[in-house]
This record gives sequence, C-alpha cells and structure tokens, in this order.
Amino acid sequence: MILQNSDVIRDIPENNMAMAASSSGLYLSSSSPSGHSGSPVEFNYPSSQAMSYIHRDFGEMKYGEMKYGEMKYMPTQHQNGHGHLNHYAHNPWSSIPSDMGHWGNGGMTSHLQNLHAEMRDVKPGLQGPNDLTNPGSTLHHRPPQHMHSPQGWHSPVTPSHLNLNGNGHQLQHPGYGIPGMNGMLSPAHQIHPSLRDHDPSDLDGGPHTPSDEDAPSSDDLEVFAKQFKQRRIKLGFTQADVGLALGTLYGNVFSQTTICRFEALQLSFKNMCKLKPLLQKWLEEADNSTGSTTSIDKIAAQGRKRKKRTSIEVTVKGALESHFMKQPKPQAQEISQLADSLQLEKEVVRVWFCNRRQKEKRMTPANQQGPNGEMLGLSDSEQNDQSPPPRHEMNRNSLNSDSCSPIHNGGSGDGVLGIGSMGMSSLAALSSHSALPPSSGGGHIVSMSHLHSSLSHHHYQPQPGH
DNA sequence: ATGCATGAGTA
DNA sequence: ACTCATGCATA
Repeated sequence: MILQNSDVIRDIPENNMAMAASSSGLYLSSSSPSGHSGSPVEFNYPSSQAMSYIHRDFGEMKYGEMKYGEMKYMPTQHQNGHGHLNHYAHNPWSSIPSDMGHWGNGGMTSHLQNLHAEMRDVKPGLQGPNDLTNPGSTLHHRPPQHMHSPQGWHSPVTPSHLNLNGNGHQLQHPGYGIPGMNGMLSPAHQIHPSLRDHDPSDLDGGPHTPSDEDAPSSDDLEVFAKQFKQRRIKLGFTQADVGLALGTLYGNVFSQTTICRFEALQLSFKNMCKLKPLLQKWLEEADNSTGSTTSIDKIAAQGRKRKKRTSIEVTVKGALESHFMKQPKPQAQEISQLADSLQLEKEVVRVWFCNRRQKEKRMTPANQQGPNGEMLGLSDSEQNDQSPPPRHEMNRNSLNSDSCSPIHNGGSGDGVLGIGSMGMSSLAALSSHSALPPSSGGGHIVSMSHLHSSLSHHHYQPQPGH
C-alpha cells in the first residue's frame, strides 16, 4: 500500500512558502481530503480562493472515476488554438521524421525549433499580487551568495506568451529577445564576455554549422548541454534562475526541473532542440548583460490543484516493474487488476506506466530498428513480451509509429552495455546514472546519459502515512 | 535529481 | 487512452 503524506502544511516547500504567504494560498490550505476515504491517496487542494478554476469537461478524462474531475481546473487562459506542427515523430530520440535521415543535420530543424514554442502548459503558480515588493526577489538571477530560488512571484505574466497576438511570434523565434525586457541580471560578479557560446558543431563536417538555428545533432546537444551547465554555474545562476529568465526573455518560463533535464539530456530529442536555442540565447544575454538590466518578471501564477504525490512502496514498485517488463502497455483491465492487487488507485497505476514508458524512452532505446529504419518490433501496443533488450544510452527508442531513425544502428554497438537481459528495473535505475561511454564512436546515437554523476538515490522509502 | 502528476494534442 | 512536454513536490 501506499503511503501518502497527508498533512498538507508540511509539504509546502520552502520556496513556496513565501508565495503562499504573500499571495493567495498555494497548495495548502484547505486540505480537506476528498471524501473518498477508502483510497489511500489524499489530496490537498488549494484553497479555492484566488484561483479561478474552470471545470472542464474532461471528455477524455474518464479514468476510472471522475473523482478528480471536480477538482480539476483549467487554467483560465489556456488557449491553444494554435496549430503547431509537430507532426513528425513525437519523440525524436526515438523517432525522427522520415525526412531526416538522422539527427545530425536532418532537415528537421526548422520544424523542431519552431514548434510551438508557446507552450501549452500554462505555468501555474499562484498569482501573486503584483506588488510583491520584494526587490531582492525580483531579480531572477542572484549571485550565488544568497540564493535560493524562489519561484513564482512577481507580476503575473500575462498570458501573453500564450497567445500573443501582436507578438506571438516571439515565442516562436527565440532567436531574439524581447526588446523591452531583458531578463538578464548580472550576477554580482560579472562575467566576462568570453563566455559566448559556440557550438562545436562539427560533426560531420556538414555544410552548415548547426548550432543555433539548425537542427542540432545529438552530439551538438550533448556538448551544448555540458557547456551550458558549466557556464551557467560559472555565472552563478541556478537552474531555476535560468528557467525564470527564459520567461523574461521569451515569455516561456521553465522550471528548474526542465533546465535540469536539459542539462542532463533527459528530454526528448525534439524537446532538446526546442530548448537549445532559448538557452543559447540566454547564455548570450548573460554574457552581454553583465551589467544590469532589469528584469521584468513575469510569471503567471495560478494555482494548480495537484493531487498529492503518491508514494509507492518499494515492494509495490518492484511489482510494477515486473509487470512493466512483461507488459509495458497494460490494458485498462490489467491496470485495474494490478491496481487492485497492489492496492493502488487505478489512476496511479496508469500514470505510473505512462511515466515508466516515458522514462524508458529517455534512457533506453528499447528497440532498435534495423539499419534501414524499420522499426523492429513494436509498434506500439504490442511489444509485450519480455523486455526488449535494453540498451542504455538513452535515446531513441522507437516506439512511435514513425520512428525510424537510422541512427543507431545496430552495428556499432553504441556503447551498449551488456545488459542484455537483465531486468530492466534495476538496469533502468542504473542507467540513469550510468556513466556510459560518451558518444561511442560508431553509432552516434545520443549517448548522453552519463552526465550525471550522482547516484544518490534509487529508491526512497515510503512515508509512513497510514 | 527525479518520482508522480497534469493537460494539450493525437490516434 | 496514449504520448509528450512540463512541473510540483520530494529524496
């Protein structure tokens, strides 16, 4: 069974504390656990005050029950009318548009970069009173000295970046920042201009230098990510700072999580491509603006009613892993059964599988496709049996219909470890921290994963919640 | 740094 | 109902 943290209050992270206090409550407050006492999961919904939620009709959310239905909210501004095109493969790591032979310099670039930069996800948060007069906090970037990155505050961003009519383009063209605002504040200690980015794009000696606008190759991304992180640190910015700065510069705010994942190459190829230009631009700005600029903060905040995070016990997790190996994509019924046997909510189990699949895609190329690009095995719903030979190097897996990237091939063994048939669960865990040989020569798959070195966690203990 | 979660978009 | 991008909350 799962344990949950039931007490709402204690969960509030420090960074949110401030916000919570000043602005309308964030996540705490009414912690009334929903009525369903049976379920182990408890929710703490934010006080409705201050937030404007709209009930949506969840046409799709027909999970087992609509228990959350009433609690869900919809960002007031969520308009995605835009049509963005990401028609091609969804997960580039695994699948690449057929037109692009390989990431290297496929023609995907243009598409990738521009794809809806406008983010569909409205950044939540709370909407703080505009007057957060906390000057210090206003700055996005703080020198390392006193930093702890608060998040959410400042003037709400107008949903401008969402549908800016007038300048909506900006979002899409990260290439330039918004004139009026400059998100960079130089850290106390300035940086020297030498930081300018450059991109070692080199590979392949292609005709052009990829870098900013072109489709970066996996190697480019890998290199860039490392350099980015390095500079970012030298500049004294935290991942959170960068995320906020991006919001200032481009209207798209990103969380510390996203920046972290970018640096660790834990995003999909497409996503990496989308963010790279933004981060690159940020780096440039950072260099230039060594002096000072005011930043305008924008961050809209709205609250998001979030279900309390369920903590799954290790044993249960093990069971889930086992099932995952056998059947990564269980049907609703199976999910129900499993949920039942594990005493978890069905929704929790469903989400677990979704996340697990997503995770695997990043880290394991589940299946490789033949040199030709034809996917082997799995179209999507089938690959059930047994664990696909895990390879680690995160990348491309191809499960999507499109797939195909010729990348990797089988031949060169990209650094595959001999994991062969080991259980994924353990492998997966390991792989994430693995130190894989960096780009192995042959295939150039993205061999990224070795970046992080911490092997700190691996499993956490469930909390004694109930 | 990462587990669990949300939601837009898609099939 | 899934994928994918993203993030809160947490280890």
